[in-house]
Amino acid sequence: MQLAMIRQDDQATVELGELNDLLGFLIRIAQVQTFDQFFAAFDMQDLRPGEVSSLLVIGHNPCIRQGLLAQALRIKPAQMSKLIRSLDKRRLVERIIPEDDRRSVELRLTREGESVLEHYRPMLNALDPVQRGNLSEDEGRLLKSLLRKLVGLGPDQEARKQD
Amino acid sequence: MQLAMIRQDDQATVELGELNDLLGFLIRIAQVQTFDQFFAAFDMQDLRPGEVSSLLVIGHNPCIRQGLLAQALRIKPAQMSKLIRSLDKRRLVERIIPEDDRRSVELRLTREGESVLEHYRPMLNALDPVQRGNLSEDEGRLLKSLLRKLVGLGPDQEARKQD
DNA sequence: CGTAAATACTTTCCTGGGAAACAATCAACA
DNA sequence: TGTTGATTGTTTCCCAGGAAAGTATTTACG
Repeated sequence: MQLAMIRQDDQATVELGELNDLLGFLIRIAQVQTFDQFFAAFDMQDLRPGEVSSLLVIGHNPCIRQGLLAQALRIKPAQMSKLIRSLDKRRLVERIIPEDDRRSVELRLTREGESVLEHYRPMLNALDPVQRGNLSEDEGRLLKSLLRKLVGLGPDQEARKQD
Repeated sequence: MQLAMIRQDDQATVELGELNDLLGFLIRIAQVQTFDQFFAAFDMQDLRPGEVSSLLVIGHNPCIRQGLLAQALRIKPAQMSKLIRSLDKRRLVERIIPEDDRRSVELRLTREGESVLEHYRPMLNALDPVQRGNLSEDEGRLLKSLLRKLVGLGPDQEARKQD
């Protein structure tokens, strides 16, 4: 059944041409694969990738402003608004309107938000290509480092740990 | 104006925590960045990334079946159906129903499809991180190679050139 | 103070992409 | 040959995510 679907792959030597060397293409493929793995591993009917990242960052930055969170995660404000509303409805985050600027929204994890996060946090490791055996440890480190450099995040985060 | 929007970034040392080391996150960031660059560079009101890749692969594999193309590009059949219909409407590809299996659809570039492709092909290089100065030449090669390995594409395509 | 501009978020609307149901054709086999 | 099941693509419906307009609050300035 699965095999049958792939059977058309028999004679299927598709020549990808320059796509093979086009970073945008490779990243897209990696993206869909990562996405699939996320849903397969988490089997989350309730928590999506963007929500997990948001919880993580809120956990590391209590009282972070919603807009700043959106900016850090490259999620558009409109989208973040819905996302946070959803997390709020499920009592995973708390929306605080500070007195000194009542336009803004500060975010904190609720107790339950923290425990949900702690519950799922170990699973994140299972998504690592090194854990999955797709890359060696060195290759994994290198790949991440190159991606960080590509997108302009500090090459190694080790240098600025200050808490 | 642009600067004003980023101004909240002033004190904005957001601690990303383990996201910094989570491949899925890095890939997503890279993905949106690449996407933005694509639209900025091509300024295409008419040709989207998936369409460009499809044209490229059809060019390299004349008479490729639609389903196989979808599989190679990790595009869902339903989506590919619309995409090809759109390219067909614009006379960039030709849909051929072969006599020996009239369920399937074989794809070829039209004359115009070829010329459009030739017109845009050089632009693809401008998207390369090496061209953009984000990565050194070695880093670019390495990054692509690691991504290919990650997603299970032949590490180097050089080995199986046979045309 | 009072008005205008900027900021922070939200709402509405629209489009792209996915899942599931569908249609057409082909293969297998009695 | 006729019927069943598999394969190939398409259509319909739905949802996530983006753009643009809207709301509320704050700041600037006369």
